[in-house]
Amino acid sequence: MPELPEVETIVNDLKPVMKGLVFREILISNRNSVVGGAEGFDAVKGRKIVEVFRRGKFINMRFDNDYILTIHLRMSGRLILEKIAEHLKHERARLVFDKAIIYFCDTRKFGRIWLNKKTEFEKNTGIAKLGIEPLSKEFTLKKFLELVSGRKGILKNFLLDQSVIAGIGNIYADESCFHAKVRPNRRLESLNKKELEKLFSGIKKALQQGVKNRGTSISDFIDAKGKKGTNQELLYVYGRKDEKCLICGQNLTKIKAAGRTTIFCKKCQK
DNA sequence: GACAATGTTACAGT
DNA sequence: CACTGTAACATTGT
Repeated sequence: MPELPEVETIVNDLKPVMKGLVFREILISNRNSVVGGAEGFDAVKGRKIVEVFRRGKFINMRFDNDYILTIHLRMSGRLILEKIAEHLKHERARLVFDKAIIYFCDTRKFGRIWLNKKTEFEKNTGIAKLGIEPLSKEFTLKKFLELVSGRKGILKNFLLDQSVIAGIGNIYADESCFHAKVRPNRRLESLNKKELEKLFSGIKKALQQGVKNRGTSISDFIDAKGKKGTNQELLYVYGRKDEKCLICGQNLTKIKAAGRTTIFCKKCQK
């Protein structure tokens, strides 16, 4: 389900509510969802949340004793603050605080929750392997061109590689390629300077638009308060198989690239 | 029943 | 080592 913009939306919802909350306990209904089980959480009983932040598609909450609770929603995970019955199906764990409860719901059970010391959380969760944050100041055109150089292969593989750029998934990869007017199955090494420049700004544009519209709710995504985003109404290609290109009217093409469903416009994208 | 689904990883093969 | 394709994880919906 969630890519960078969706995770960012959830984190922004959680931030004001969770800062200062005191942790009581975790209730687990699916063992595999919580790495290491409930025992480790004794370390943060009675401790206060001091920071909530996103890294790639990971959600992190730091306690006042420098333990970090990390959540990855994978495909179908949700973090829900509001107790609305229809949103609480497939509850896998519940984080109980003094003044709020966070429900972790996850139909497909791919999502994970970890608790680690600050010194170990990046290594233990996989965050250590993440590449650059595409909406950060550090992600400049120069840096992007450096990341591209020396690599080759299918463009879409490159965009989805979390160890290069963190946070892009299937939706925003296709949208970025549309903005850049290049096909997702192009070879990375075949892109010229102009195309790479457009791809760089296309990535930023697609992700920023997603954040601005509070995420893409095609099938699953809802924010922490149970509300849908609106970005699905503004996509150019993702999820628009058999529909017409919004720019040229041509029917959009569906292929598999990097093992994932991929949609593009044959006429607009070279 | 077959197939696909917003993610990630392990593994086999080139 | 770098890259590619596939299966697997588990469940739901078409």
